[in-house]
Amino acid sequence: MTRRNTRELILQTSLNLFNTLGEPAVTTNHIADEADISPGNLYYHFNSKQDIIVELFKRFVAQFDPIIDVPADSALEANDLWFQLHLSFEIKGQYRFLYRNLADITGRVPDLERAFRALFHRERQAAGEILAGLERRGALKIEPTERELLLGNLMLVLTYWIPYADQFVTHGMDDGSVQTRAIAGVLQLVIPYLRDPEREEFSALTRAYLEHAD
Amino acid sequence: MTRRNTRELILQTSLNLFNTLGEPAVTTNHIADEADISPGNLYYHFNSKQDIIVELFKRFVAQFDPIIDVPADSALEANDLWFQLHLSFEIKGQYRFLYRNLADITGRVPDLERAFRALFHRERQAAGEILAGLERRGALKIEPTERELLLGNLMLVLTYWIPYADQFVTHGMDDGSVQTRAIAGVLQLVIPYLRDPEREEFSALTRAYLEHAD
DNA sequence: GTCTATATCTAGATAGAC
DNA sequence: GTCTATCTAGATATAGAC
Repeated sequence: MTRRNTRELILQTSLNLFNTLGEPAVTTNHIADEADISPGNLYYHFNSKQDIIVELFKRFVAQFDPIIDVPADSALEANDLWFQLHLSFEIKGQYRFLYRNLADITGRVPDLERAFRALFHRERQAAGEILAGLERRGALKIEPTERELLLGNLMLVLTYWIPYADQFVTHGMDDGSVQTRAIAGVLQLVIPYLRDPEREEFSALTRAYLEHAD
Repeated sequence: MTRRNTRELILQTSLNLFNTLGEPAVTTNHIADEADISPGNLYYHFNSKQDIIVELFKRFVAQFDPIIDVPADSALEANDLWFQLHLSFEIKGQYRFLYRNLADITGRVPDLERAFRALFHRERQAAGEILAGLERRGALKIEPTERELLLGNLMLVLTYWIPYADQFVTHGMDDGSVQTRAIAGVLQLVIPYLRDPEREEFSALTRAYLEHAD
């Protein structure tokens, strides 16, 4: 094993175990065991368990940032938006342990706390831009106060859908169906404020996807 | 100190520390220290840290269950609903550590896992009954598919608003304002499906409360 | 780079005196 | 019921040989 490969192996093994069992339930010995390397070797590549978490977080951000980099003058079609949400939940799902133990992970590492808040803020901006785009097209009509509440609810669903689903929804559903529900849930928050033809367009899209789920 | 009092002291101290620092960050020694008793004394009253958590959970359920015991033929006014949500968030806030570390706490104790799911189910039922009450009055009009999505989003907000607020919202806000936002967020999910006069009634109520917040 | 062996540290939990 | 002292287990992390 060359340098990069073992490091990579440790990261992938950690990610799998963290996602499956929850980060607090996974020890460094456990990771080393699962990766078929010695604990000592693991600590040759990483100074601490936190280092592994931080590195995984960096990779998550690297993948997620481009997705929420919404240009200020964008005007997404329903299909584009669906696709964007799909990508977003896909990547969050790959790093779901971060969302599952958000409070404790960020609580232990102040740097992560700040980084996650910043990420949250960028995602909120992106959601705001998308709403603004719909408003510019005349597809969305909403009062400022309601807009703020909507944005808050959107961020709540975007942030906690994954732990919510893992805890209360998942039973007997394949990954695709769970994701479809997530996206449908998010869009359903916006649909009531849309005007036709966009409203019907978004609704039809949601119905179409949901039919194939479960 | 008589038997009941020390037990009570341990529970209250634990609850405070769990809520403030997060359950995983609080050790039994820490609890004993904060309660000004010895670790040995703590273990005279409780067999394990889990026992403390389970007892706190039971108390939470005992307080929360009556609130979500909505009669099947109920027809809540806007003010009643606001009050009910207020009570609900109040009690959840008092036991917020449960919601902050839901996955890990239930993951460690299968009994708690089941109990929490059952509680979630009863709360979902209650939310459904309230929607049904509004529908019966002709105040709410919604398609079955959208109703399901709405109920899902409602439960997500009801379950994760507290950790969400603690992580991303709280800064520089008093408890009352945070609560008001929570309730406003929940009601905002329903408002788009309401008809006048109820729609305007709910909207006005939300606006009135929000003005006094921040 | 990787291993084995081990050190360190801390949390949960117990024993036994009072 | 409460204390002090201590045990145990297990997790993080290091040392030193290969």
